[in-house]
Amino acid sequence: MIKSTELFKCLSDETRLKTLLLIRHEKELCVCELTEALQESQPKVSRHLAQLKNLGVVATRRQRQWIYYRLNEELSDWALSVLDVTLTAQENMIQTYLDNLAAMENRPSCCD
Amino acid sequence: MIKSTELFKCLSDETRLKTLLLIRHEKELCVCELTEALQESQPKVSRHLAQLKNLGVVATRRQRQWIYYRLNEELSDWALSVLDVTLTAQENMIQTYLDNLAAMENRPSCCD
DNA sequence: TTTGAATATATGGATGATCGTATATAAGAA
DNA sequence: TTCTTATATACGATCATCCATATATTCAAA
Repeated sequence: MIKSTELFKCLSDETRLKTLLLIRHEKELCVCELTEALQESQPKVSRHLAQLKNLGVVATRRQRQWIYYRLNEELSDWALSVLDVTLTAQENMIQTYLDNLAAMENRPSCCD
Repeated sequence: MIKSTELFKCLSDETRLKTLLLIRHEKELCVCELTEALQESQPKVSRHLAQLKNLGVVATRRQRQWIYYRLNEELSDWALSVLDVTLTAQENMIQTYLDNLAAMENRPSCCD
């Protein structure tokens, strides 16, 4: 079980916060989708995701050449509450990134 | 209005998290009460409080020689929700420190 | 007006976080 | 195989954070 200060440290970085809110909103996203949505470099996104995975905040599955990140099912109710409260209060904060996602060309889909 | 990542950074340090939960629980605490409750050095507690005050998370009032810290009344509902969700989920986390407080000798009171 | 208690701040060192860039790995297509 | 795409990691530089210690400030009591 993740320590509360550790979860807050995850949320204290813009890239990680946006990433988690987007994943919470979209259920599952792969690295290239996040890279496109956030308009950040691939290594930067990948490094933050590795950090979130190490702490048990997110989990992954491979689908062909893509690796999809989702919230870890074992996240505590408390952690989910913090995420949801934040998502609700700042839903407009991620709208830009959802728009980027919607406009993405060659977006992978699980039916490929 | 504090940025969400900034609030999370406040909460990502053990001393600051405990401090804020204690203040939320007790309404108002002075530096020597926090020093005693947390069993930390006075400069350490004071430095973290200064940081919280700079960001507008807490506010102060002077009462004789003591300086009382409370949550800033202008904190957003979102910030309060994050604090309350955390306090509820980890109420046992601060029990030790509340005990220290209760056992404190010469604890200042506002009726001094 | 000196003393003591409560609080704040300055300094410097140690550690940690973040990033850009380059490169490695792994899967799929040709 | 070889090439391309998706993802991960290593390296080194920079900047931020945290702490212990020492000292400054402020108030009140004597």
